[in-house]
Amino acid sequence: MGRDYDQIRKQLAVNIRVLRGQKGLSQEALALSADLDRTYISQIERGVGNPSLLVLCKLATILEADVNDLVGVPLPPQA
Amino acid sequence: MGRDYDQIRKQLAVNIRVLRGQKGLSQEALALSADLDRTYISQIERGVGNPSLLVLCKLATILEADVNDLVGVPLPPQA
DNA sequence: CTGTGACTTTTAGTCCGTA
DNA sequence: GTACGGACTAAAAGTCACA
Repeated sequence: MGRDYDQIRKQLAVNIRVLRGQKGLSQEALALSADLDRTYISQIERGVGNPSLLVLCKLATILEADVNDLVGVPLPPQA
Repeated sequence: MGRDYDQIRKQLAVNIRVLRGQKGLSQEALALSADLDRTYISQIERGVGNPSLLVLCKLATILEADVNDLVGVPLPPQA
């Protein structure tokens, strides 16, 4: 049962990093905006931990993405 | 920033309840399958709490839905 | 600017029973 | 079969020092 989870978590890490890059934000800047700690962003982007729905929502808001975009297989090159 | 979260959490509650009903599962049965506690399912369906990504994945698996379907505004009538 | 380990505080998630 | 509360344990949230 952990395979889905592992895959999703890994995808989440990638998506956040990409979206953040597209916004031209540093981990620090993202952390500040999302009211999270710099190192916590680092952890998530490394696929460490198991973020809660609340954290996902915070990040989604700042990254101007939907929670789906964070968890899913989004990020098509350029529509 | 809490509005998105509140909305999503509420939607999550509804979606799980509906999907569970469609599967003909009781909260107990769902909890058992997902390896979660009976009362925790109850909490989630009442919009209480802040489930982790792992829990979302577990539930999605049992309900044969995608995590997106749980968090989003899914449940289209019949594709 | 980011990765990482160690750490403390808060909360998720469990287990009990009651209605 | 479900809502709800209290007490408890595991884990996430959040911080710091250092590479």
